[in-house]
Amino acid sequence: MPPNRTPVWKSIHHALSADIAEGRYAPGDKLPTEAELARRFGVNRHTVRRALAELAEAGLTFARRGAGVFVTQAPTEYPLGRRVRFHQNLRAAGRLPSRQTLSIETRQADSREAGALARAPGETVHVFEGLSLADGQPIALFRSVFPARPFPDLTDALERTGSVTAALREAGVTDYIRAWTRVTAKLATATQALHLQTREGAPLLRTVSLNVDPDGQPVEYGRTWFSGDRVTLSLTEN
Amino acid sequence: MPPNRTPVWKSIHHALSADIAEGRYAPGDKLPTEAELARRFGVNRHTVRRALAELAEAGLTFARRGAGVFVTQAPTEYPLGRRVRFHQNLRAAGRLPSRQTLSIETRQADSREAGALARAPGETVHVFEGLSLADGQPIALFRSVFPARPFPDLTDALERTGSVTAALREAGVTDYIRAWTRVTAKLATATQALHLQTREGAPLLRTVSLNVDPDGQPVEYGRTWFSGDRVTLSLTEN
DNA sequence: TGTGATTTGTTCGTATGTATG
DNA sequence: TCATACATACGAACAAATCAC
Repeated sequence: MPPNRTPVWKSIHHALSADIAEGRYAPGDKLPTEAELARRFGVNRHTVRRALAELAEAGLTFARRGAGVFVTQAPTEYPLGRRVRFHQNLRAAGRLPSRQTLSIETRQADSREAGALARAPGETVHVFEGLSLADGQPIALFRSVFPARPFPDLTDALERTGSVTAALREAGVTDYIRAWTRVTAKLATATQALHLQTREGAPLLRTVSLNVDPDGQPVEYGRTWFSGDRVTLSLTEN
Repeated sequence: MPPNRTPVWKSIHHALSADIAEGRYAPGDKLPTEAELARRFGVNRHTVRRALAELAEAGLTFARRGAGVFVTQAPTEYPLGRRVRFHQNLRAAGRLPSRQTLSIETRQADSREAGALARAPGETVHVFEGLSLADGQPIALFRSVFPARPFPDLTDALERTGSVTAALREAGVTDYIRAWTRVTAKLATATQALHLQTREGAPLLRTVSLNVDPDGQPVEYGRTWFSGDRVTLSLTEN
C-alpha cells in the first residue's frame, strides 16, 4: 500500500475550513468540542488541535478557554480615501453606526497638533474624544482636534450632534477631504482595551490624518485607534 | 509660596523629549543612565524612571535590561498608492533597501488566492516568500503569489533577481499598479518575530493587496507583514 | 453565591516514518 | 548501515477559564 502523503491533520483542517466557507458553521457559531471532533474524525485530540491551530492562525476561528472554539465575525471594512465619513463608511459595510462622546474640551494645541493644523503652537483648539460603534460593538476610539480660530463655537455643535461632519457643516464647512493618512500598528493599553472591549495588548490600527476644506485649509486633525480584530482598512485605487 | 502645579517628572519628561526632538540624542543613541540623569536633575532615580516610562510609552525610547535606554529609530515611511515599489519606496524615505529570499515554490492556488487572481481554484501559482530590509534591519515579511498561466518561468527570474518588479519585467510586464490594499493589525507569531527580529506578540501591520497590469489583469497577489514598530504606512490623496 | 462539570491550554512521554549525510 | 533530526500521531494528566445549576 502506498503511504498516505497528506497528514491527517491537514485533511481535518480542510474539512473544517470548507464547513466554515460554506456556512455550515456561521460567524459567531461554536464548533464542536475538541473531544467531540476527535471522536467524529477518529483521531487523537492533539491531531484535531493541530488542525484548529491552523484555522485560528488563518483567522477563521478563535478559541476561548473553558468556552469553546468560535467562528470569527468578518471584520468591518473601513474604506480610507479622499472622502472618509464614519457613518457613510459603516452603512456601506452593512453595519449600523453609532457614536459615543467621551469628552469635549478646549485647550492649547501642542506642537504636533499645531504643526498639522498650520497654526502657531499654543493656539486654542477644540478636542473631541469618543467611541465609534458598529452594530453596538465598539470598533474605534478617536480624538479629533479642530482649530478654534475659524470655529469658535464648535463645541456646542459637537455636543449636540456628536458628529464631526454635522458640526463642521454648522460652522460653514460644507465639504472636506482627507489630505493624508498615516497608519501604524500598536498594542492596546489598559484604558484603550477597556473602551474597545478587548484585552490589553490586543493589536490596534492607529491612523493619524488631516482633513482639509476644498481650499486646502486644515479643519480637523484626527487620531483613531481601530480594533485590529474587528476592522480592516481598505484602499481602492481608481 | 503657590504650589507647583506641574509634577517634577513631567518637566523631566519634557526636557528629555525636547532633547530627542532637537537631535541632541539621535536615533540609536543611548541615553545617560538613570543614576546619571537623577544626579543631573537633582531628583530621585524613581522620578527619572517615571519620566522614562512616559518616553517609552510614547515610543520615543526603549529600554534594554542591563544595557540602557535607547532612542528609537524613526519609523520608515512606506507610501501606499497606485504605484507601490519596495526599493523606490525605501530610497524615497532615505533608507537603503535590500531583500532576502526565504522560499520560492510552485503549487496549487487555494481558494482565496485563486479568487484574488481571477483564476480557477487549483490552478498553478508561484509563491515567493522573503524578507524586506531597510539599512540592514528587517522591516517586513512578504508572500507574493503569481499566476503560473501567463508567467510559466517566473521562478527563475525571481531566484536570479530577488525582485518582483524585475522578474515581472522579464516576463513582459513593463508596468503594474496597485488595484486595492487592505490593512489589518495582527500580533507577531513566534516565527514572524524571529524573522523580523522582534518579540512574539509585537504589533504588526498586515497588508493584503492585488497588483494588476495596465489592462487590469491580475499579476500579483501579495501579503506583507510590516513591523509596526519600524514602519508607518502613509496614504496621500492628491 | 458557590460548586462541580465542561472545555481549552500545556506539558509530559511514547512510537513511527522519512529525509539527510 | 548507522546516527541524527524532524514531522506526525497517540496517550495521559493536570491547569485554568467558563458555564450551568
